[in-house]
Amino acid sequence: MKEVLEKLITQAIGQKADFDLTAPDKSDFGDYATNVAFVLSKADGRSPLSIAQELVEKIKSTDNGKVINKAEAVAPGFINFWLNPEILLQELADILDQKNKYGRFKTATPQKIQVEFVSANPTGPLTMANGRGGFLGATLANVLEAAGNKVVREFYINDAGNQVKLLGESVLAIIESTELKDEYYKGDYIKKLADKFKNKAGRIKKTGGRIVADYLLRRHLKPSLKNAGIKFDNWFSEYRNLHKKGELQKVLEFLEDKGLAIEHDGATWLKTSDIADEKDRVLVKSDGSPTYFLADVAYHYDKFIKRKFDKVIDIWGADHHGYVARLKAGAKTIGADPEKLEIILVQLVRLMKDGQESRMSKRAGQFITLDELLNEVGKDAARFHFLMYAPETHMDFDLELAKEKSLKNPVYYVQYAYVRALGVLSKGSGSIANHAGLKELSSDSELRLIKELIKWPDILRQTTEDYQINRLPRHAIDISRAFHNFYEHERVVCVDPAIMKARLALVSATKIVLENVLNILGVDLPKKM
RNA sequence: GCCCCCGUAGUUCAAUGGACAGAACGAGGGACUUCUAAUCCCUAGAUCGAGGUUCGAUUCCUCGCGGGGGCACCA
Repeated sequence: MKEVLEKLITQAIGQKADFDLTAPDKSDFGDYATNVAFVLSKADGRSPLSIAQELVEKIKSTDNGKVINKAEAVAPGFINFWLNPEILLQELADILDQKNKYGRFKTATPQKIQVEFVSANPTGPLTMANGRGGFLGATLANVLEAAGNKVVREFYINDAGNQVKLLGESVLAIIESTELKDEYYKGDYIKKLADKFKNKAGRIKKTGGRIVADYLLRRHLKPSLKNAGIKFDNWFSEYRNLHKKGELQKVLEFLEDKGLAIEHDGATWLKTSDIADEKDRVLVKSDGSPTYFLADVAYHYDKFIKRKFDKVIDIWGADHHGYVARLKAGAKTIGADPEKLEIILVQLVRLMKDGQESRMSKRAGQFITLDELLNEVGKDAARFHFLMYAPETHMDFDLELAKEKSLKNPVYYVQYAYVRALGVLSKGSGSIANHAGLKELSSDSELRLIKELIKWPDILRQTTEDYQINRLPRHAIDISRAFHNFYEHERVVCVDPAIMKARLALVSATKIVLENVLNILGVDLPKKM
């Protein structure tokens, strides 16, 4: 729809121009509006309004009433378009034809994209904040896939570093009743682990705590993620895929050959200062052990050079922002294009209790787990709630309040719209109008609903470009609102068979689009409520 | 000290530089003998401050104020 209008406008101005075409909130401003006259007036100095008036005439004559019902130049220079109802009905028929493919498309340049997310240290249960990044990553992957890209969803398992060692020591200290150091992990789950591993102290020591981390991953992290509806295509182990295979050493040698890794003060440093506005960073410490940074560079060598991803999206907590420039510089040293590495920072969730902030800390054993969140408010409500916020929002979250309000979560508004649609369809004998029969749809609430439904392809397309996932749940709410409004105003199952068939077609289209949106969000739609 | 993010109705959040700043919850009022009232309709209510750029600023720039996070041979 948008593309057709864009083409008409471009034809009228006879040149390429960077203008906007949007669907305004106010129906007074038409179904679509453009600022093209403002853009052109910058170049030739004429008043936007007169340019707009001229363009309207041109557009009207080329279109000749095919797509546009009415076009108007309005002060100070906007052009508003009202679509020909026939076009709306064609688009509606399109939904009914394409069904679950409606909105999906094949991008002109399909890419091999990796989305790496959650990647929490396997040193404790997943927290609510891990959930936020998880929901975002899972949904973003779905969006990119809907645009015809090949997507790999990956979890990076930090099972080789200091944190895992600390985990092992924390458990050992309880088993062997030795001193509990400040930096140790605490909390009930550590005690439970100590009980579980009480006869395996030797194994913990031998594996540097990895055996405990593996257990946590298998028995806690993976099931939690599954319950949250967060799926992964690949679990990448730092220990097995990098350390054990000697990949760290290989990347180090590669960098040394290029003269980018140098030794001084007993350590090996990566010369990022030559390549980016970054100071040199340590790859191998003076005690001979590799830094986490070296593992990360090797990991991205694997992503870009060995697996040849066209694009890599890493989703991190905002507390890692200082690491962004460093990793991009690191990526450059191994010959990867930093432009192809996209890092999305998700702000931390502020945990509130009785209006007061209550600090979360995994090490102190004080946090809300993803499991608690799922148990208390449910997968769909939790998922929908978190996805409604932009990643850069510092969201406040109060579990008690969330429990109390969970019944008012907008997800139920959307699900209820869906259930109502199913109810009507089951009473409507199944026969829906063909394209010609859709002409019966002409009331305000009917047209409003159609206009909302046909925005879906544009919204999905835009989201594949700017990753603003929070737009999706909001669109689901908009559709639901338009549907509830329609439902309250127009009787579907009624005496006039032509009207009934047309309205059943509209309800059917609503069902289809809601399914398509919520599938991408990973939120289930119930059959009844 | 330096770096990143945020500041919008009472509250939690929206708004690719566009027109009269939208929702939800909360507040007030109305609507069920008909497809599920977990709904619909109506009302009140907001851009932290000061400059700047622009035809136009919640959005971009500068400064200030307030909040969150980060500045290791930790991860």
